[in-house]
Amino acid sequence: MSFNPAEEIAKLRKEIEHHNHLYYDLDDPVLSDTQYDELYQQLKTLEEQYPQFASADSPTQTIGGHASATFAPVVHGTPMMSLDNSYNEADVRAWHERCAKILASNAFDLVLEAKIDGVSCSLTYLNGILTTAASRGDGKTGEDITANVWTIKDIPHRIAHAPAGILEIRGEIYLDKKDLELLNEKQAAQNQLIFANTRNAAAGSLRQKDPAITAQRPLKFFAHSFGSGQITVQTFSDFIADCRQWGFAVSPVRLQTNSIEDIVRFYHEFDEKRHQLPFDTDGLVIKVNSFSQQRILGVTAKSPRWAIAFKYPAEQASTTVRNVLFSVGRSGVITPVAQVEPVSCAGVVISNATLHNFDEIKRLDLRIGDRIILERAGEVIPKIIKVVEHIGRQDIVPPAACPSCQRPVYQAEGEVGYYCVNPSCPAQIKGRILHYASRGAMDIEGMGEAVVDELVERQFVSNFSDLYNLNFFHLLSLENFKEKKSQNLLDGLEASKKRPLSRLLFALGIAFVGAKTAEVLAERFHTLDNLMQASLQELQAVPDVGVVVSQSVYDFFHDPAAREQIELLRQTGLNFTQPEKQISSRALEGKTVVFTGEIEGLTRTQAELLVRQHGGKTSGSVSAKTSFVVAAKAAGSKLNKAQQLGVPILTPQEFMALIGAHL
DNA sequence: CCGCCTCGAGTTCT
DNA sequence: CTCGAGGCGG
Repeated sequence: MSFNPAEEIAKLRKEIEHHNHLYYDLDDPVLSDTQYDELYQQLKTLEEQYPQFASADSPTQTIGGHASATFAPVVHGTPMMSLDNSYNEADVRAWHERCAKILASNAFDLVLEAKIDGVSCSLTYLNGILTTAASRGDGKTGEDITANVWTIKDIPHRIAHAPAGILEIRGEIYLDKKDLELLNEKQAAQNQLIFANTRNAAAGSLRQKDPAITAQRPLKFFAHSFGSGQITVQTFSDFIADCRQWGFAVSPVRLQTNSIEDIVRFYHEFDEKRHQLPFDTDGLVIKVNSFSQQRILGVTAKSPRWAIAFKYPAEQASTTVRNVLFSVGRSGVITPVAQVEPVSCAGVVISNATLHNFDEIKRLDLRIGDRIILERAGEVIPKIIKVVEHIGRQDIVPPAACPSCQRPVYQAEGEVGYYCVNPSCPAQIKGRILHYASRGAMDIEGMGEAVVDELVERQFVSNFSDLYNLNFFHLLSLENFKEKKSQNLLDGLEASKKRPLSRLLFALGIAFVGAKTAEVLAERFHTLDNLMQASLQELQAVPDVGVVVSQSVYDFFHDPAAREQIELLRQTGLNFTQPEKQISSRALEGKTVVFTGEIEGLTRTQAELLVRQHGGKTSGSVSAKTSFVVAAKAAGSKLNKAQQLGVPILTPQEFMALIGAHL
């Protein structure tokens, strides 16, 4: 099919207009800000590429949607413009360079403020008395929301020492994060609409026909600019000082500098801190401080050239649940996974989100088709936070049959989980083989998910020992495999035969035996044969091994099928012994170390090995017993926990110095 | 028996 | 990374 730019542009315009309507008129946006911006950018790019299809009534040429009929229209004396958005350093640096070029200077003052996620509002004071409050609307005409704004405690009705005549203060009306939670609890109790975010809640609160309802919502206000009227000062920072005098709150986040480097640094530092603020911020606003310089830079049809929004990629996104599938893990556990309408969140496109179990579905009260909010904040794995709109009709029920082998599914007594109990279920075989080959286990290079899938489907492999019977010709018949790749995989398999016993024990996938327990067992029993002959009592004597774990290990090694596997593996020449632990020093004797973040030039596994070689222990979580935390770049929540508990925090360099090594 | 400390298991995307 | 649950000390 050929690409028709005119059609594509028309389609995008229609779509954007529809979303403008939802956003401005109905306070019920379906798209996240980022998604909307993406559509908008697509249209803008196309219109620039094909200027013959440009049009004065395109949404890129007008500012927003239409004013609603519920509130009286107010024409803004000076248009309320929106800001250009940037999501990366490069765009902000380009903006700064453009300003520098026009101003013929590299050192002009910039002021930086938090970009608060709320609703813009313009307040007109006549001789110090609040006479009109207007929403932005389409930028030229807004709505008269004076009666509602009158109820906001943050906004003075009267300003002492105000300049005579007109003073038009503009700012953001918003709701604190904790107030949104309280409000949503109340809304839920009354079976009312749940607000997806603080901005929607603020907008919804301002659109109430009855000001008494608005009065119950703890709305707040930050002043950030002005419209028409008498402003005597010459810089933005002086204007902000005046706002304070007049009794307005202003952004508590503030930086004045003539260096774009300071701005960029602040942007990255602030990303960590902004979540602790009581209100939602989706970025920063940077303005040229001097009004005379602002005038030189001027404005475009849509936004001032002397200001830019420096936004963070959204960490939450709103989308709909298309379907729910069931995945079968290596142990047979059946996990519901939501397929969602692809949505961009924290820099990646999310199309799947785990639901963990059926309790989670009940807790969320989720149905297929529902509009939901998902999050990827700080973490990697997408999580559905809540349902914002119950559009869905179709209930999500546990499957009667395993999606992989079609055998009936069982629910364990008193447990949440559902299981497929067929040991030859293809999904389980794939899971077991993939785990066996994984990095923490036998670490077989060249053996990824796609290869395992094909090996199992073509029935080349159904258990661990089959892997070692693969020959060159099996591998050559695999998709995308030629001599090179086949030989690499054979080499990978050969190398895996030499892994220590601890790795093999982990790879076997014994229930309750993870990497840690496998290592403890391997060090205590030295050989696989010793372990296989161990009694329940001997197993329980091992630290961290209790009734449940010992029984699981004992049962595994007394299962005839498992014993047969082990004999076959022995015949292929696999190593069944654990080498003596290499102790380089006792520098970390009795210490428990936790790593967080990415250490440059050292993998997590290598770092943990170093700790053990120096007589210490590692753990995955911080507690009062932790001796110290090694925090590198991009440290996560473990760092916060360490600070709370007063656990010492070391840099990677300090850690290396402690063991007499260097990076 | 309770609560803390850990570990095991599942899972996403580039 | 987070949740759920086993191990174990108090």
